[in-house]
Amino acid sequence: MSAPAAPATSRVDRAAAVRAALRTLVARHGFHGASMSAVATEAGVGTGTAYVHYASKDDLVYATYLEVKQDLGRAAITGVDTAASARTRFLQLWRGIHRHLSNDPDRARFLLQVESSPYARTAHAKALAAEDDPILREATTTDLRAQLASLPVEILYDLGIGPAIRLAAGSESLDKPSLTALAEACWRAITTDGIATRRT
Amino acid sequence: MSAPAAPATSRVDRAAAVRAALRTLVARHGFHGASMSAVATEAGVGTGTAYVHYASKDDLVYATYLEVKQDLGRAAITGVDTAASARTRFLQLWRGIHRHLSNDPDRARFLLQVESSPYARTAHAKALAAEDDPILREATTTDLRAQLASLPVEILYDLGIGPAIRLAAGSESLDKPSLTALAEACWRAITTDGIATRRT
DNA sequence: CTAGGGTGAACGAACATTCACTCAGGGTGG
DNA sequence: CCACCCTGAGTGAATGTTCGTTCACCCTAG
Repeated sequence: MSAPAAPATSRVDRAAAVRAALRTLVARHGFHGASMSAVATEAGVGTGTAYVHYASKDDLVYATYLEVKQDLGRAAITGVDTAASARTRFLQLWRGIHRHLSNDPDRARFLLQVESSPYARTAHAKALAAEDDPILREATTTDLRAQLASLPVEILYDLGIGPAIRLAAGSESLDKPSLTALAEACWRAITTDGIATRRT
Repeated sequence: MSAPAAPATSRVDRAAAVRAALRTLVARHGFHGASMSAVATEAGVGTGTAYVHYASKDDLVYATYLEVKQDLGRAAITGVDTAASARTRFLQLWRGIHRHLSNDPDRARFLLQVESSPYARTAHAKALAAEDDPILREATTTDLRAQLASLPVEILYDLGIGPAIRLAAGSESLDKPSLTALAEACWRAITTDGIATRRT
């Protein structure tokens, strides 16, 4: 049901090549354009090879989703200064996510594609069961938690880092000041502290 | 290439029934689960009927997308007090969008499904060409414009009303105070005025 | 030699699309 | 008023294609 860790012994990791091919094809042409034979061709392996490592196409999709999410979580916490303030840590996290996905926008596109598909429910459940998301951990176990608006965590996720993912998935990129402005807009959205009294 | 307006003379509008069936099936089971025969069955018409009104499945998808977007735009501006402040008008617009989509979450789910699929590019282009979006007009031609952060309009759209759409598409709903809090979080995200000095 | 990853032709199911056909409704000549 | 035909929306079985999946066979590392 799940992907084995990279075997490391074999000269080429065909299972990883298949996952990468699925990622690329789904990102570029959707699930519609990611048939198993197309995936095999893209990966440079035979049609049957994917079935040596995964029981079904669904299984491959879930394994690929988990891999992308885990890579993202790992990349996100890199460069976050644990001693910094909650706001600074959030902005570092945000930029880490955006940097990682911008380097390979297909990852972001794949994530969005899976998350708004019938795979979403199961994929999300498997992700929660399999890994302990560093991004979620940051939001729930540090002093950042106290500054967040009292909204469901999925919504805070969508407001806070969703824009980073969707920006990386898009075709156009932002200049550096705009990127900072966007990250700060996300921070404004998820926090309520320090808002000045405002008149309508 | 495009949907004719409702004929009004015929007793049942089969083209509209086909569009509604596509909406429902794509929302609930994705494009994967929305085969033309399944759509025809759901609509209660013959397999060939869809092809009397639409040249292809793609054509049907685009026509349905346009209909959903137009209905949303129309519903959104209803109940917006043009004399009110920019902030109040935004919140009214936001709640109008959320109310309309919450009444039929399949519309929201269909929108998200199309917008993160290979149909997205063409669908978006057709929407821009066909209609003059009241939501976009509100953001670009009123005093709201001056208060918006200087970010690309697609990003402001994503930050400002994207959460309303994604919330309506989700399975769980928010209580009224949380809904207000979320709408205000969106306002905070897209505007920069009145931010208090903040300490890290 | 053996075990097991790798292979691609083959298979049945499901797909989008077509087409020969039906038939209700409306215009027209008588 | 009737009898007629004409039109085009509606239909669903049939079509060719593509899909996910299988399997009998081939390597090659150990």
